[in-house]
Amino acid sequence: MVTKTKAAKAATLPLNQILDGDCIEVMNSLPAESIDLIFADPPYNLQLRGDLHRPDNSKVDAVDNDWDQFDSFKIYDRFTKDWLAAARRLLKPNGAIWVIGSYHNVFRMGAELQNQGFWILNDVVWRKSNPMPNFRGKRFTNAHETMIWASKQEASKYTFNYEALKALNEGVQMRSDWVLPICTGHERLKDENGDKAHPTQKPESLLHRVLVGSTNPGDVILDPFFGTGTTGAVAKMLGRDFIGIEREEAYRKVATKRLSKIRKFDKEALEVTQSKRAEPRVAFGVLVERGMLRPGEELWSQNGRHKAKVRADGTLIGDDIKGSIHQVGAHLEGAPSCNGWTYWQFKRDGQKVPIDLLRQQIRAEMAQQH
Amino acid sequence: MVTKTKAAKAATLPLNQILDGDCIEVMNSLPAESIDLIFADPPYNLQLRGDLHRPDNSKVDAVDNDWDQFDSFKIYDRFTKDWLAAARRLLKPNGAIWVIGSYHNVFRMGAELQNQGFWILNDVVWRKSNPMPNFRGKRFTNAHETMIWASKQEASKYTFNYEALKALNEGVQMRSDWVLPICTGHERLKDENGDKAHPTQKPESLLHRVLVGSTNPGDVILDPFFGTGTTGAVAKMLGRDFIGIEREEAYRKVATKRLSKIRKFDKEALEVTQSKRAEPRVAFGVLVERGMLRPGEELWSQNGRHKAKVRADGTLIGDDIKGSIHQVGAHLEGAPSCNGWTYWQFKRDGQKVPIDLLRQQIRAEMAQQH
DNA sequence: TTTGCGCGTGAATCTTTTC
DNA sequence: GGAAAAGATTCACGCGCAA
Repeated sequence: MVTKTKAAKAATLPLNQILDGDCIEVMNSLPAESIDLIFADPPYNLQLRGDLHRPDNSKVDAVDNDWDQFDSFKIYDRFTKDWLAAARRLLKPNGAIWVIGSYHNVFRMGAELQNQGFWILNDVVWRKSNPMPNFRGKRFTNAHETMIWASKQEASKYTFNYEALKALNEGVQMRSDWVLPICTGHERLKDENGDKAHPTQKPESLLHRVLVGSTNPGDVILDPFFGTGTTGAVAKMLGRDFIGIEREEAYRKVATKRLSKIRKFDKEALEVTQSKRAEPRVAFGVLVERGMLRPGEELWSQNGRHKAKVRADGTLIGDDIKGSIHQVGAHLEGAPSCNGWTYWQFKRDGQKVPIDLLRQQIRAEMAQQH
Repeated sequence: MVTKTKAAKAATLPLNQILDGDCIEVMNSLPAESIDLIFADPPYNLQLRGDLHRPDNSKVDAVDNDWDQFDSFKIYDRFTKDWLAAARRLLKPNGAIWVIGSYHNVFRMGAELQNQGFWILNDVVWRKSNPMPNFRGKRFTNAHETMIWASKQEASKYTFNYEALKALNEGVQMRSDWVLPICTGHERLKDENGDKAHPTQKPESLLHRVLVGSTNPGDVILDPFFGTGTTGAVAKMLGRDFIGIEREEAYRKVATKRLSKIRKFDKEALEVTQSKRAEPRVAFGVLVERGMLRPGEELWSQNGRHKAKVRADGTLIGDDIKGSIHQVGAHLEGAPSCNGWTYWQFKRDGQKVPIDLLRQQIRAEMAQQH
C-alpha cells in the first residue's frame, strides 16, 4: 500500500483546521477517498413540547437550538441521506465511520447507513454513569446513547486495535457497551457568560476510546459536525490529523481556542476513562426477576419471629406493612433501620438460608466478567 | 371506561392459546383494538428469503442469483412494514409495543415504527452479563440487544408502573440499560436430542421486567413470534392473559409443554407498589369540613419562610394572595407550580406536620369502607 | 488541611383532571 | 375541545463554602 507522506497529504487536504460552512457543501469540495475515519454527531431532531421543570421547580436547560429543528421525518431523512452520501465519497476504501445518536434519530441513520452500502460492524452503547433523571416518572431514565460503527463497504479492511482496547479494559476483550460519565466540570467548555458553550459537548473519554480503537497515528479523521471540537482535541492528543466542519461562528471560536491548548499525548482524558467504573449494585428485585426467589414465596426473619411474602416488584408484604426488605425488617423489629440482606432467610431443602447468599452468587457472576 | 369481564374477553379472543400460522394473516383475523401490549422478537436471519415476496410480489427463490444485499433490505422492510401495521391495528388506543433486535434489523424496525405513527417512549438496552465472546478479535464483543418501547400513538396513555420498577431497582428509578444474564441452564429448553430447542430463547427475567413495568394483571399480551413461549410463560406467572402466534410446529410443541407446567403466582404477590397518582383525590376543603384543620388556623411553608391562614372554603390567604394551597404556595415561592400537600405544614403539640398526613388519614378511612 | 453540606445541572420527544 | 387548576416528580457529580 502506498502511504502518502505528511507533506503530500497536507498539500491536498486542509489538515488540522476548522472549515466554515455547510457540512455537505464542504465535504463535496474535498477530494474523494482521502479520509480514514469519520466521526459524526449530527443533530438529533429532538421533538420537545413545552418546558420541563425539575421537582425542585428549576427549569431544565433544554436543547432548543435552531440547528436541531426539522419539520418532518421526511426532511430529516433527506438531510441524513445527503450528508452520509457526501461522507461516504470521502472515505478511503478501507475507511470507516462512527455516528452517534439517540432513539429520536439513530434508527433512521442506521437504516440509511445500510441502504448506502456501509457495512455495520457494531452498534456501541454509551451507558452514562450520571445521566439526567426522568423527572416526571413517566419513562425510563434515558441513560444511554447509541453509536454505530460501520466500514465503507463489506470488503473494507477496517482498522481495529483489538489489543489496545483489551489493555484499556483491564485485559478483557472490549464489549459493545461502554460506561462513561457525561461531560461536566472543567472539561465542559463555557462561553463568556459562564454558560455552557455547546448544549451537547461529548466527553473526551468517549472519543479517546473510539480513536484508539479504530485509527492509527497519522490517520486523517473528519468530523462534519465539529461543534466545540472534542474530536479534534482527542485526535491531536493521540497524534492523528483531523478536519473539522462547523458552520456556527461561536462554536468555531471556542474550538479554536481549545485546540491551541492541547498537547499531544495528554494523558488526562485517559485517566478519566479508567477511573470511572460502574459499581455493581445488586437490587433485591433482581433475585425475583431471575427466579432465584419467586413472587409469593415466604421469607423468615433471622430470629424466626416474623415472616413476609415476596412480591413481583421485589418488595415484601407482611401482616401490616409493605415495602423493601429493609423497610419491612425495620418495621417488624421496631428498629430505625435494618439490613434486609442479613435479616431475611428463605427455605431451600428444609434449611433456612440468608438471602445474602443469593446476592453473593450474583456478585460472583458479575466479578467473572472483569 | 368499560372493562370487559373475563368471560366477554374470552368470547372474542383466543386467550392463552398458541395460534398456528403466518403471523400477519393470524393478526389480521383478530379483532381490532383488542390488545393491551405486544411483545415482538421478529426473525432477522435473512433466511426469510425462501418465504418472502419481493415488493413486486415475485417469489424469492432460495437460490436466487439476483439476490443481493439491497434486495434483502427491501424484502425485510416490506415484511417489517406489514407485520407492524397488522400489530398496530390490534392495539387498543392506549396500547403499546415492545420490539427487540440487534443492529442487523433494529434500525429498520425503529424507523418503520416512527413512520407508522407509533410514539417511541424509550429504547432500552439489554446488557448481557454473559455474552458470547468475539472469537476472531475483529470487533467489539456483541454484548447487548436493543428493545424499543413505543405507544400506539403520541396521545396514548400507556401503562408504566413507575413505582414498581423503582422498587425492583432498590428505590432508584429504572434506567434504559438493563443488566441481565442470557438464557442458560435449566431455563434453556432442549429438544429430544438435547440440543437447544430455539436459537434465540429470551430469558424470563427480561420479560418479567417488561411485563411488570408496562402491563397490569388481566391485560392481554400478544406475541406474534412466540417461539418457545417465554412471553406466554411470564404472562401466565404474572396473571396476565396472552396470545401467541407461531408457525413452527416444533416450537409450538415445546411451548405448549412449557406453559402447562407454569403456575400463576399468588394474587397478593402480584400487587405491586402503586404510585400516588392511583390514589383517590381528596379536596383540601374536606380537611376543613371535617374539623381536622380549623378556619383561621395558620400553616407554615416547609422551608419556614412563609405562612398563610386557612379559610372556611378550603382556600388559603397569605399576605398578598388568596387561593388554593397550590396557588398560594407557587406564588410565595415564585415557582411555576407547587404541590401544596407537601409544601404546607400545620402545628400539633408544638410540632410542625405536613398536611399530607391528614390526607393520608382520610384515604385510610376511605379504604376501610371498601 | 480535611470533611461535609448545599447548590447547580445534564441531548428530555416527561401529567391528569376539571371546568 | 381548549384553558385552567390540581398535583406528582430526580440521580450522580462537581464545585464552593463553612466548620
